[in-house]
Parts: sequence; C-alpha cells; structure tokens
Amino acid sequence: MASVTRWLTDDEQRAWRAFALATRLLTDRLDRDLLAAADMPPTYYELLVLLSEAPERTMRMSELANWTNSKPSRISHAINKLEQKAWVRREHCADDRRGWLAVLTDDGFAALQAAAPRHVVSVREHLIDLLTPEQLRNLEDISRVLLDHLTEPGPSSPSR
Amino acid sequence: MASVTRWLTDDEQRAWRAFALATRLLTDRLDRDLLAAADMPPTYYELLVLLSEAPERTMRMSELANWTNSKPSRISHAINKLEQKAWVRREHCADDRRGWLAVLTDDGFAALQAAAPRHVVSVREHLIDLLTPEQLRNLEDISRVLLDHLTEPGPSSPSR
DNA sequence: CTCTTTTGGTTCAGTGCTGAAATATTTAGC
DNA sequence: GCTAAATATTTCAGCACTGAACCAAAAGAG
Repeated sequence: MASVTRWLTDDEQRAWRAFALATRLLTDRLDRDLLAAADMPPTYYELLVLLSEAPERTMRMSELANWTNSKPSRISHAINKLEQKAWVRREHCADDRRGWLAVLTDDGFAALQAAAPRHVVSVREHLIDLLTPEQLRNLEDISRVLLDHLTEPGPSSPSR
Repeated sequence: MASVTRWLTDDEQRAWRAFALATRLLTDRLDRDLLAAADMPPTYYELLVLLSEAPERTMRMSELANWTNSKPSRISHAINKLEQKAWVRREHCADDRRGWLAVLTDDGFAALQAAAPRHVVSVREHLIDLLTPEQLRNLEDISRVLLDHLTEPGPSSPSR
C-alpha cells in the first residue's frame, strides 16, 4: 500500500491557499463584528438563533448539540452562561426526566433582534456585496458539493 | 442615519447559509485530520510550515505573529509548547537584543515531512478532488475578491 | 548624553472548548 | 419485576487563545 503521494499541482496549490486564507480571514472578521454587535461569542449567537426559530423557542440540549455539531459539554457550559445573562432559561423535560429544555427568554429574543441588523451589514459588506450574482451562485453550488460530501454517513473511508 | 436594514434576499440567504455551514464543516474536518496526522493542533502545524519555508528555517516572533495574524502572546505560548517537543528552538536575536528567533529543528522538519502527505490526502479528499477544474478556478477567483477586500488598509470604515 | 516614548516579548487572569469520568433516568433482556 | 445496557446531561481537568499588565531594550527629543 505504499501509494505515492499525489501532491497538489501549482493551480491546485494556488486555489487551495487562496481559499484557506480567505475563509479564515473572513470568519475572523465576521466573528469579530458579531462579537462587537451582540456582546457574545459567535457560537452563543448561533444558539440563540436556533432557539428563536424553534417551536416555543425551545429545544432539548441534545438537539442543540446536534444542530451545532458540537459536544454536549459545550452546550452545557454555553447554556449556563446564557442563563446568567437571563437570555435563556432551563426547564425540566416533561416526558423524559433526564433531559432539559433550553428556552429563549424575551430578553434573549430582544438581544438577538438588536444584533441581527448589524450582523447582516457585516455579512453584506464582507461577502455578499463583493460578489456578482453569478459568483454567488457558483459559491452556493460549490458549497453544496462540499456539504453533500461532508454530511455523508461513512467516516472518511466509505468503501472497504 | 436611521438607514433601513437591507436584509438578505432568499437567494442570498440560501447561498450564505450553505457557504457558512460548508466552510465550518470543512475546516472542522481538515483540522481533525491534521490533528490526527501531525499530533499537534493545526495552528501549530501552520507555524512549522512557515518556519520550514523561511530562510535558515528561522523567523522572528513578531513575524510569525504577523503572518498568522494573531497576537504575540499566542506565539509565545505556542513556541513554548513546540520547544518542549524539541521541534523548535529559541535563539537570541543578534541585532536586536529584545527580540527572539524561532528556529525549526531537524526533528521539527521531520515531523512536518511525516505529516504532510496525510494532510494533502485530506485536502484532496474533502475539497480539491470534489470540484471540477472550472469550479476550482471560480473558487480561487472568489477567494481573491474576498482577500483583496479583507487585506485592505482601512478597518471597515475606510473614509472618515 | 539624559529622558521619554515606542517596540518586542513574556506573564497573568480569565474564557470557551474538549475528552473522560460521574450521575441520573430510561429502555431492553429475561 | 429486576437487573443490565443505553442515553441525557453535568462535572472535572486540561488546552489554546485573548486582552491587559508588565519588563527590557531601542529609538527619538531636547
């Protein structure tokens, strides 16, 4: 199995480096803007968004973990913090006593509404408004190819 | 200045969400692969790469901070760790006694060489080989637009 | 030359995350 | 039913990073 490494060609190398750097700078930038706009880490903002779109503005801890594909312990910590800020409230789960529900409070919803416009400005300024409609379509197509691949079942080596 | 928020259109919304999720899953994936391949956090790998490409395999701390656009304190911590692993060595800067040089050791270079092939496989598998040549070109073009914008001088509000 | 300011790095305290262990509750086996 | 296995969540120890305070050397001002 001593397969020879297929190094990247010059074209591939250039594309990869540009893409890697661009996405890193972009996410850094958007994260900083969001932090300034919402006074919370971007990951917490995401949790609030999920809750705000859920029925009853309520979700199970494990659901939150799944949708953000992150570890349970992270959600636990995060909800603690958000509870301290009174943006989220914990409620016992009626049908499963092990479980907890995270409920977005009115304060939390208000905080989200206050931050959203600034977030949109940031996304427009650093991404959307920079691209032609065609480029945006291309970017979406490419993203979907990656998503299809990355959300596939098997871990890395599908066949055997 | 009560400008009305220009919310994203449906098309823009779809593209943005797909892109945001795809890049997050992709970087998560690549980072995990790299961690497994190189037995170090991806950010440390990046430092070794920079050093390996520098003349004398040597760089100033501040240079490293600039190129990775991160804070000095991060570099300080990171180089400590890499020094513990004997992959990097600190040397006093001859012409500026405040400064330090980080030098990549032979062990460090070997560690890099050992990890590189697996890293390339990962980048191919989860990105390059999924796209058509045209898509790859489009992705590079888009990335350059973003890079030009993000590396511009002024911070967000260019004029005054 | 001194005196102040700037620059290069490190140290400190605190934050968000992770993997592993611990706890409580539900489900499944018999 | 009663025990065994699985599941939902929290707690714990440790890591990478950040902003602020700090120290030492260099550069500038008079």
